[in-house]
Amino acid sequence: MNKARWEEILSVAARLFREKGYRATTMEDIARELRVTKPALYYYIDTKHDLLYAICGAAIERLMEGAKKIMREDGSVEDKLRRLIAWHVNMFSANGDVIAVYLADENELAEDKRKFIRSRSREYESFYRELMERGIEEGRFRELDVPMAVRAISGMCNWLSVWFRPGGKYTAEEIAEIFSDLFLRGCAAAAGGEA
Amino acid sequence: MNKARWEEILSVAARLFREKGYRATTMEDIARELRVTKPALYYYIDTKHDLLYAICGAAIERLMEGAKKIMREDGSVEDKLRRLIAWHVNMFSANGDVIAVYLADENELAEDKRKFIRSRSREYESFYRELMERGIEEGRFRELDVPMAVRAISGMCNWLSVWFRPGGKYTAEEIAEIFSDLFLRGCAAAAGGEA
DNA sequence: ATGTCATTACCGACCGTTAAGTAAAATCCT
DNA sequence: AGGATTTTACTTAACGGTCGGTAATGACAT
Repeated sequence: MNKARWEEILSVAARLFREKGYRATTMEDIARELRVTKPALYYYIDTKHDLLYAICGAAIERLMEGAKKIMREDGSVEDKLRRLIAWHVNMFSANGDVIAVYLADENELAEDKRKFIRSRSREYESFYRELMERGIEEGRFRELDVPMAVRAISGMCNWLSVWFRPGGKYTAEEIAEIFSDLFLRGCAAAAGGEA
Repeated sequence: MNKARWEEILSVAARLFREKGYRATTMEDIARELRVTKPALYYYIDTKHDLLYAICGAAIERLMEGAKKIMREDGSVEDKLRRLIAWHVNMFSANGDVIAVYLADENELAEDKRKFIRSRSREYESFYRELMERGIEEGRFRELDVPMAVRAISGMCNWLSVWFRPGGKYTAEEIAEIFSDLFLRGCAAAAGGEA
């Protein structure tokens, strides 16, 4: 059990799954990239599906880990929301392949695995929900529809997997700030006068 | 060339592609759903890939058609933005399968077809960009980063393909209004006092 | 009798997976 | 220390199944 090798396989698989999709990527594609033959992969894994599950699992666990930490820290709801968004965006720049596969190919998982991953995803979204609810209670946020706001923010952030590439025009931090501002203040000019 | 039949095939294919993904859907799956045998499909189509292309093409064309019309109408940038978002959301409730496949499996298209579809997608996004730019010029929008705002709004709307199902808790119109409000005003309570 | 729409039967390619074997490194025994 | 044995990390070969697509053919409506 060579852990380094296992993680190498996982990261190559994640990259290829992302580029071509889970189904469209063959075991030989992965093997070729690792400069071994196809059956060599089966020394480390049991099935192709296990690879996908490991990737999706890694994605949501890493996502959760950071989010939990942020939720434990203190600060205003706005601050926490900003940090949560920043974390979300950062994950795409640090673990883009894994996250993209998790978002795009999670539905290729077997029933039970998919259910588990989805329940974790809901846990993750509950952090956003919690902050929104608290923000409204505290009178810092408008009385808006929380589930819809969560979907809006999730969409905004998850869509990063479609267009974001590290080393592009914007850093993750810049994107996070723009998104946070947009989500908190909207795009309309300040109602009562220029800022 | 029975056009009704062709469209029936397209809509069945779109539904299955959406449910299981393009690769995971077999021609026999589609045939079974249509209560014919697999070779019968080949009377109407040449390749499986053509089906995908037709679906992606239909998606972006329908999207474009409505958006173009809205851009030609008059009204404030806010109004037009609202209408554009409403149109976007409505497409998911009226053509969910087609749009979802277009968003999820467009990258399975052959190089040239994909390029074409992507150029059309950029055209579509340019409508959002145009409105944002005009809004800023007119002083109705804050001086924000336009490409990022477009990505934010695209993400918010396109993410509908992941969670939206017609007949759910919200109508397309309700969602559009919530999203528009969120995007224009943000979630923070009005800075200078309650609305 | 011609175009429409379907059938049965099949092919070739590919893909995930397994079987069996092997060179080299690590571990153990004395 | 050094030979024996086990483990690690692969290789080659091939199997079984699936899938996109085709050939050949037939029924049937106009």
